[in-house]
Parts: sequence; structure tokens; C-alpha cells
Amino acid sequence: MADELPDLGELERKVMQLVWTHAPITAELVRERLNRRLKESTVRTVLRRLEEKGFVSHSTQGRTYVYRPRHERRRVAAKAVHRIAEWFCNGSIEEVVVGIVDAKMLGKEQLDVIATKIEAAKRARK
Amino acid sequence: MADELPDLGELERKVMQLVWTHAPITAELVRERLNRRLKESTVRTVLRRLEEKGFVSHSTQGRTYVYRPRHERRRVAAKAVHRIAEWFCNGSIEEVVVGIVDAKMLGKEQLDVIATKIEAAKRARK
DNA sequence: ATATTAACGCTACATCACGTAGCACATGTT
DNA sequence: AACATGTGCTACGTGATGTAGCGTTAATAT
Repeated sequence: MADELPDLGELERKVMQLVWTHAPITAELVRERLNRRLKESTVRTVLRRLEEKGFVSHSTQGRTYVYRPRHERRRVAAKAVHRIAEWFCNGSIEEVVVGIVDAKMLGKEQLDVIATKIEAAKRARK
Repeated sequence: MADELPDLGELERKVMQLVWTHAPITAELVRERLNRRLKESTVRTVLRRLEEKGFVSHSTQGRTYVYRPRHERRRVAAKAVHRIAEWFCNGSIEEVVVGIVDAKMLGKEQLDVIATKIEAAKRARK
């Protein structure tokens, strides 16, 4: 995946949610799920932009476009955090994570899950 | 700190870097550090907007404004990650962190530091 | 006391991204 | 052939951001 993914607007993010949750999905389906009475062309424009930005790809089924995410949510989130690290912590992701722990944004169970994950990662990297 | 901090543009972020690194700092000083030949008024406008957005505050020294950050870099970064979690991981910060670990964005030493931090946090919360 | 300088905020403007949609074009169906 | 359906292209309004001109006020020098 490109090292730098562009930003997304609010509607673009909502559409991505749907793509992630319901892929493969068509523009029509997306439109129905977003019950915001948007025109078809609006949804299609958003989908097209998301494709240009590298967030989704499509295949053709008959004459209908079927969209899928190009990257997992977590990956996108991780990349976004990377950018945050560059912006606010001189690129140190470690510092960002430490900041999260310090800010007490995680409960005990969540800390456990992460701790376990980290142990596994350390072993895998040893 | 407000639960939701607004977004920052590129110049605004660069100015924040300087404020964080060199606070207390004046508009003039900021302008010199950004060697981007910007007019004084430009820098002052950015600083004023940063204050409106809650990122900095100022005190008066003679007739000169002296700026300081209102929140630590890490806090701001943590809040930003919180938003990312809401956008891409249903609000689960834990999932974001796990994504970072899975994406192998952290080296062994960094994992160690974080692991230690998490252990401490767990004890503090027990 | 007045002219000058220095620091400030207000206002403005260009640009760009995003939300939104109209419409013409192509293709499959009846 | 006529019609319906799915698509992309083009466009427009709005808000955020970068950028800066200018008038105002307060300290300083004459």
C-alpha cells in the first residue's frame, strides 16, 4: 500500500465503513445503507474518488461495479497513526502509543490483550 | 482538554512543532524558525487560529505576545488516535494498537518500552 | 506633546478538498 | 428499435487553510 494515504472526508469515511463491512458491495447498496437520501451520482462520485485515492478497487459484474476495500481497516488505521506520529511525535510511533497508555485510554482487559500481542511480536522478532 | 480537537493544516502543524519545541515563543521567533519568508501577519494569523482552536495560549510580555502549548504533544497525538479509532475501528483504540503491532511498525526496543509501560499501567489500575 | 516605530487583530482573497448532483453515454433487456 | 439501468464526466457551493494588507494602539524617541 502506498506509504501515504490521503485524508478522507466524513462521507468518504462512512462509505468506507460500508465497504469494509459489506464488501463486495455496489454503489446502489452503499446508497441504501447510507439512508441519507443521496443521489446515485453522489455515491458513485465518492466511490470513484475513493478508488482514485487507493482505498477501494472495483471489478465488473455484468455492467455493475462491485467494490472492495484495498486495505484492511487496521492497516489504514495504522498508517494514519504513522502520520500522526510524524506530525506530533517526530515520527516516533512508540511515543504515540506511550501517550495513549499514559492518557489512560485503555482499560485493563485491553491492556492485557495488547501486552499479549506485544509478547508474541517480540518473540517473532527475536 | 476538549474531547475533540480540530484538525490542523500543514503550516499550523509546523508552527505547533515550534511552539512545542521552543515555548515560550513569540510570533517573531516562530517566523524566523520557519525560514519560509512568510509575512509577520501570516504567522500571527496562524497563531491566533491555533489559539482559537485551543492548541496554544498566550500571555503578554510588555506589548509582545508569548505563546505556549496548551497540551503536550503526546496528548494531542493520543486524541488524534482516538479519532482514528472512531473512524476506522469502531472506536476501539485497542484494535488500532494491535494493528500497529501487526503491521510491524515497531522494533524490538520499542516493543520493550511499551511492554514495560503497559505493565506499569496495569499495576496502577489494578 | 508629537512623530515614529513596533506589535497586534481584523478583514480579505485565492485555492483546494469535499459533498452534492445533473446529464450525456453505453449496454443489456423487452 | 425503444427503454431502462449503471457509469463517468463536469460542475458548483461551501468551508478550511495559507497568505498578507492595513488600520489601530501603545511604547519610544525627539
